Amino acid sequence: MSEIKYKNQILAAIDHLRSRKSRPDINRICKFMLKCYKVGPKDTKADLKRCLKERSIFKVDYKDNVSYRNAAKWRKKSTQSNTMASEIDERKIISSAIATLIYRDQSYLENGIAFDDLIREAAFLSRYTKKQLETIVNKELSSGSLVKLPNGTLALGPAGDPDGDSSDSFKFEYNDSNTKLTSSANSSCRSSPQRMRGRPKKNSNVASSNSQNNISNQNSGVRVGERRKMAKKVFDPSDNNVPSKRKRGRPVGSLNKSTIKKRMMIASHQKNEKEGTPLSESQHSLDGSGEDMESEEPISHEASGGVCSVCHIQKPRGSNDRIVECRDCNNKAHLSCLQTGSGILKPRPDNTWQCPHCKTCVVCYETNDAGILTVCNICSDAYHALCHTPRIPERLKAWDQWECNNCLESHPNIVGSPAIILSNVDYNSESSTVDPFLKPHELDRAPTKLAEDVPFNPSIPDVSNWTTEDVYSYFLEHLPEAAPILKDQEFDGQAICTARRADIVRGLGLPLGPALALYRIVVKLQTRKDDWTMCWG
DNA sequence: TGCTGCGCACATG
DNA sequence: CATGTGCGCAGCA
Repeated sequence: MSEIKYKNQILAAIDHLRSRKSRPDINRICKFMLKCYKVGPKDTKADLKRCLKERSIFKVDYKDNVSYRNAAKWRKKSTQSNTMASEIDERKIISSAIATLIYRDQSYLENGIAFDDLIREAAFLSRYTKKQLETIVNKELSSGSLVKLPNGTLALGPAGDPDGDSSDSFKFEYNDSNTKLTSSANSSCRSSPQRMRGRPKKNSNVASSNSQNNISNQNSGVRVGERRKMAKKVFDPSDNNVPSKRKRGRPVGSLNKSTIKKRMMIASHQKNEKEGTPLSESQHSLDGSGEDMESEEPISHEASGGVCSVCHIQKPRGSNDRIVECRDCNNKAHLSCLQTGSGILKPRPDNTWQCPHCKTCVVCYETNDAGILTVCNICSDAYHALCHTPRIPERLKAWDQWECNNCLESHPNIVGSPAIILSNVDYNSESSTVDPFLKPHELDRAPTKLAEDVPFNPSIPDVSNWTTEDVYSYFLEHLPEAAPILKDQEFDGQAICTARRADIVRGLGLPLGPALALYRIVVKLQTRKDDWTMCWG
């Protein structure tokens, strides 16, 4: 359209400089144009002038210096119109924000989208302020284009989806096979692998700012793609290490994404061949408290390669001293240290390992922030006491000896007690009689292994043919707070029968307590046995 | 040596 | 107070 030959390039230059937080002044723009497009300063300046005239670029004076702005992206403070076009624009922004979020993290499909996440994403995609976006979202809510789910999150409403996507896609989904959170290498502790980006446009992490849980890892400097917020520092005169003047810029020792990525790759390659070779400086020690480096000076950064997070030393190489790396972060430890350590340290049977900070309950996917995790001696799966079926006794003493129900089930002779001791299982042996790879979350389904001797209770209704209304009235009576939620999620009898623990505990957005209470009732209805109270205490 | 990424101080509305 | 901007620094190629 435009006759301005280098308009796009100049715009790209401005965008580029802005993204680097560099002032897009004439010198930098010219430099960029020359380097990237081989366009001389003369041509650049000439075209820039034309762009200014055309108002596709604005010239601004900021902090006593001249800057240039990409008009398309620059929000002038007084833009507020109520035209049809802007409404369509608003709606598009919201729907593309939703689409982006879901694309990034499919669990939004299941759980809805948190208001804040939506606002944040929409802010990235548009030139609206958060305040404006909040108004827009509220408008969409009242118009029905957006609906509020029972758990407080948002989804596209049944009315109008401008992009033509069925609103069904935003409904609660029972089938979580696609949304199951699996932590793989490179994923952070609590975020799904899909949750790749969070910072706008590149690699940020929108992760619903689960701050407490992130904190422990933020200090590691490992988490790619998330801007680390520095703790506010209070000047303490007694602290000799505090520089008199706070320095700007990247903190010493922090690395950029590419470097981290590279190092992680190198580390993972080395992992299999070598032991104890210098590894990433970004590794952090097990205590994860952020003060990990404070303990011993030189070990900390550069020299920390291959340092075991458990024993803090770099043992001589040997087959038993193989270093394993946490599959979710960069923590490392000697295999031998892990195998002799406490339950939560234990590696998985396949010698993969999650450090205590990344270890998640296989049922609710929460870390030990959400409660003490107990680790199965056989399969190394971790459970919260209440998440495991039956509930893990609180005073279980021999934590290392505890075996999850799933592993117990694979021993037909030893059914029932959760504290069966099988401490001498050969973790490295594939021929173990126990199938260590059998995991509860792979069998994530309605519990069918209730104590067989518990009598069938005919007073518990058969819900299999219930309508959503029936379910609603039943829960209205038995757990009123859950009734509207189940109704909204269109839980009928079949849904109750097939609901899995994760659906209830995780999928409805209820706090853990009510969720478990609800699950207890659901189980009762599923089994028509009411002995479950014992299991839940 | 120049480029990149980004924390954070500061400007602006 | 929220948001935008870009200085100045460390790290990287």
